Amino acid sequence: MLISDAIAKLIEEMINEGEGAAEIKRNDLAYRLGCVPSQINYVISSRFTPERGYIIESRRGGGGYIRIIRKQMGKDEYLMHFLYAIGSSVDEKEAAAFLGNLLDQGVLSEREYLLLCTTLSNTALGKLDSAGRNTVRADILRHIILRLMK
Amino acid sequence: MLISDAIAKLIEEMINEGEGAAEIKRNDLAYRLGCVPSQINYVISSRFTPERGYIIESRRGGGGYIRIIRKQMGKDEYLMHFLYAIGSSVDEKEAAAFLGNLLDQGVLSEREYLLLCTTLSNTALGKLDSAGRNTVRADILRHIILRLMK
DNA sequence: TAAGGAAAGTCAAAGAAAGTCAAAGTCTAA
DNA sequence: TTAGACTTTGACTTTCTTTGACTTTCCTTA
Repeated sequence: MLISDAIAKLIEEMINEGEGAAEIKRNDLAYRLGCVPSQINYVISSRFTPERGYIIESRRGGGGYIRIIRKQMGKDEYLMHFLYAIGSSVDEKEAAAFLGNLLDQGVLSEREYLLLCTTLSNTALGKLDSAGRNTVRADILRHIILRLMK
Repeated sequence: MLISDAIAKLIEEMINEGEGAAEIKRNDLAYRLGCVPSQINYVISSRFTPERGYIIESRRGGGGYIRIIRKQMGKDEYLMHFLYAIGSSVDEKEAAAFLGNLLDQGVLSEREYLLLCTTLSNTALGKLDSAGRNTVRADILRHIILRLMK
C-alpha cells in the first residue's frame, strides 16, 4: 500500500472518530508513519480538498496543529448561485459545463453527471428546434438544481 | 499465437479468479509477457471495451495500477426490453413508472431516480404543449436507457 | 521584548507509473 | 495480390508520489 494512501486512511479514521473533525500534529503523524512531514501536506492537499468537502485550518509554531473538518453541505449556497446564473436559454456546451462544475464540487457523482448530460444533449432533445432545445434545457436545468437543494 | 491474445487470455483468467475484477501493474505484466508496456493498453482498448461490458479504471504515478471490471450482464437485456416498450409518446406518470422499475431493479439509485423524474416532469418541460412534452419525454427516456447500457 | 526554538508551509527536483500517438509490420478477405 | 484491418514497437507526455532544503509563523522565556 502506498504511504500516501495509508496516511489518508488514518486521517479519515480520525475524522470519523472525531465526528467530522480531526486535529493532527504534523510531525508526530509523519514520524509515526515513517514519512517526511511535508508528505502530510501533500496528502491533505491532494485528497482533503475543498472540492471534496473538507476545510483545513492550521497553526504553526509551538503547539501547532492541522485541523481537518469535513463539512456537510454549504452546497446550497453554491446551488443557489448557479440558479441565478442560468439564463432563459442554455446550449449543450454550457449545460455540460454547469453540470461539470457540480461534479467537481462533489454535488453530482460521475454517473449522475453522465446521465444528466445525456438528458440535456442535443440528440435527446432532437425533436425540438435549436431555440426550443435551449429554453427547454434551461428549464430542466433549473429543475435539477431545485431538486438537488431538497 | 499472437502476443495480444496471450495478454487478453491472461487478463481474463485474472478477472475470473478475482470474481469479476482484476488489478494489474502495467509494467509488471508487460515484463512477464515479454512485450512493451503500451501493448497492454492496446489489448485493453481493443478487447476490454465498454461495449463488451468492461469498465477500466487506472491511476498513474507511484503505486499506479489498471483495474479491469467485468460488468455482470443481465441488466442490459432488461434495459433493452424497456427500450422496446417505450412508445413515441410517454406521459409523466408512465415515465415515473418506467424509472421506478429501474429503481426497483437496482439500476438506478434513489437519488438518480429523483433527479431523472424531475428532469421529465411536466413542470420542467412546461414550455412545451402537452403533446410536445410527451414526445420529448419519450426521446429523453430512450437516451437515458442507452446511456445506462454503456 | 527580543531571541531561540518549535511547529507548520512552500517549492522544486527526482522518481514511478500509466497514457498517447504515429510509424512500421502482419494478416486476411476480396 | 493488394487494400484495409489489426498488431507491435518505442519515443514522448502526463500524472501522481516521495523527498528534502528552505521559509514563515507562533510560543516561551530570559
